[in-house]
Amino acid sequence: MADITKRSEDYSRWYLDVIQAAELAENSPVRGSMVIRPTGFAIWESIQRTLDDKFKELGHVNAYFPLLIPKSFLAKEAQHVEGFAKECAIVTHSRLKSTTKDGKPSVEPDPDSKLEEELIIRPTSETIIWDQFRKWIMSYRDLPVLINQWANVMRWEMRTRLFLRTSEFLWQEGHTAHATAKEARDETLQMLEVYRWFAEEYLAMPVITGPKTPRERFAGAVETFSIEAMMQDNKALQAGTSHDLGQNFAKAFDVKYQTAEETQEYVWATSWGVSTRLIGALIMCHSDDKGLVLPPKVAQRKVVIVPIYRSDEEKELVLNKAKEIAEQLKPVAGFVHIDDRDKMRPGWKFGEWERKGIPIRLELGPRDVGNNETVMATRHDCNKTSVSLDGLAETISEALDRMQKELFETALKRREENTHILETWEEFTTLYNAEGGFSYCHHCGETECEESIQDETKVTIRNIPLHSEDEEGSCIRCGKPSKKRVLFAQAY
RNA sequence: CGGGGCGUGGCGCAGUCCGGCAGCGCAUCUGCUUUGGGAGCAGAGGGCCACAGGUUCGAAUCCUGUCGCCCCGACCA
Repeated sequence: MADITKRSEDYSRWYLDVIQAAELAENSPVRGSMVIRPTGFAIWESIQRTLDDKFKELGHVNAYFPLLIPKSFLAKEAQHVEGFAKECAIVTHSRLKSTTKDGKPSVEPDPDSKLEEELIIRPTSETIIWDQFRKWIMSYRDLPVLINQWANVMRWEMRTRLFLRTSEFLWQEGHTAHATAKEARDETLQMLEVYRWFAEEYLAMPVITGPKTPRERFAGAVETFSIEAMMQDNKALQAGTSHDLGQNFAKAFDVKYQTAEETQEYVWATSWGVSTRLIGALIMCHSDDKGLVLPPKVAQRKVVIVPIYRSDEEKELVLNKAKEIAEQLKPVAGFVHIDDRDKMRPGWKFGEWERKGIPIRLELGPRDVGNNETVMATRHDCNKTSVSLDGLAETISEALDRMQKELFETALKRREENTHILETWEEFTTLYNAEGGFSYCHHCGETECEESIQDETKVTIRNIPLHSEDEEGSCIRCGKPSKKRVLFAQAY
C-alpha cells in the first residue's frame, strides 16, 4: 500500500489516493467510465436508501425508463438539444461481424445492420419520460405525476475524474408534472430542501441553496436551483440540482390536460437529481491524510472490532467477548464486523480500517477483557480512549451521534473561515489569486459581466443564495447597481 | 480537442541517453518464530516491458502510428 499523498502537497493526487486506498473505485478500460468497488458502492447504497425513503414519504413513486432514446426525441426541446448535443453517445448498428485484421480475429459493426433511426444513450431522461407523460396525463385528475428513477446516464466528457465527473454515472432523476406553475415551483423548492437536508444531516456537509444564474441553468429549465458545498481546497462543488421546467417540455411533447372548467392546458414540470458525484463530495469534505472519513449515518459498517491475542486461550476469550459486544451493539450500530483474520497483526488492521473510514474501531485484548473495558478509536479525530463494557451500547451510540455532529461543525467552521464579504474588484482578485474560498459580492446580473469574471479569474457565480437578503449595492466587477449579493467561488 | 508529463509482475519504481539473459522495494504463497500501531528469518511463485507496425543478427531501449493515465487549458453534474 503506497502512502497517501498529503492534501497540502497535491490535493487532486490526494483525492485519487484516498479512493485507491479505501478501495472505493477504479478506472475501467473504457475511458471515463469507472468500476465502483464494494466499499464505494456501499456508500451509494446508503445514499439511495435514505433518499428513496424520503422521496416515497413525499409521495413519489419509482419507475424505470429505457436507456436508449430515439434521436428525434432529443431534438424536440430546442434548449435541451443544444445543451446535450455535444456529449451524447449514439448507437448506430445492431450487430457485429467477425472479420480478421492483420491475420487476427476481430469484430466490426455489420454495415447491413445500420439502424433506420439512430438511438441516443440517455444523458438524462426528460425526453423519453415526457413522451410517456403525454399518454398518462389526460385530465387534472391525473395530476400531479410524481415519478423518480434510479438509473445510469452517459455524458461524453472530455476530462473525467472518479466520482466527480465520469462519462457514465449513477443517479436518481425525479420527474414531476403539475397542474399549476405554483405547484411546480413548490415541488422544485421542496426537493431542493430535501437535498439540503440530506447533505447536512446525513453527509454532514453544509450547503448553500439557491437559484443558478441563467448561463448555468439546466438546458430546458426555466429556473435551476442547486446546493453548493465547499471542499477542503476551498473550491465549490455543485452537489445536487432541482429544476423548474415550466411548460417547456409539456409544449415540446404536447402534454395537455383537461381542467375542471373543460379547457386544455399544458402541464407544469420539474426535474431534480443527485448522482454518484455525492461520493466525491463526501470524500473531499471530510477525509484526511490517513484516508477516508465517513459520517456515521452514511457508513454501512459503523463499528469494527479488532481482537488482540497471542495464545489460543486468549483468542477464545477475546473472540467470545467480541461476539458478545457485537450482538449488544446491533441495535445502535447495525452489523458489527469482527476482524478475526489471523494472518494480519492488529497494527496493520488499524491502518486498514482507518484508510476505509470506519467511524469507530474497538480494540479488544485480554487485558481489556480482564478490566471489563475496550479501547474505542474514533476515526474523525483519531482519538483513542478506554471505555467500560458496561453500557457500551450507550457509549457507542453517543459517540456516533457526536461524530456526526462534529463532522458537520468542522465542515461548517471551515466554510465560515473561508467565506468573505467583498466590496471591491481588488479584494476579489486578491482573494482568488491566493487561497480562494466563497465570497458574497454584489453582481449586476448580466451574463457578459459574469463571463468576463470567469475569463479573468476562473471564478463563477455558484448560485444566488436563498438566504441572501435584499441590499442595495454595486456590481463587484462593473459597478452597475445590484440588489443582492451572490455566491462566488472557483468550482469543480 | 490543444500543450506538457508518464505507461516495465497486484502497487510504487530503476533500467531507455549509449540495443546484448527483465531487475528492485512493497504485496502474494509456504514454513518457523511472532501478535496492544503497518512483525522477523528462510524459501517460492508471478511480467507479450500499454498496443500495432518498422529498423536490426538481436529491441523495454531506436523509428512510426494508436490507445490509456495524470497535470494545465476550452466543455460539463
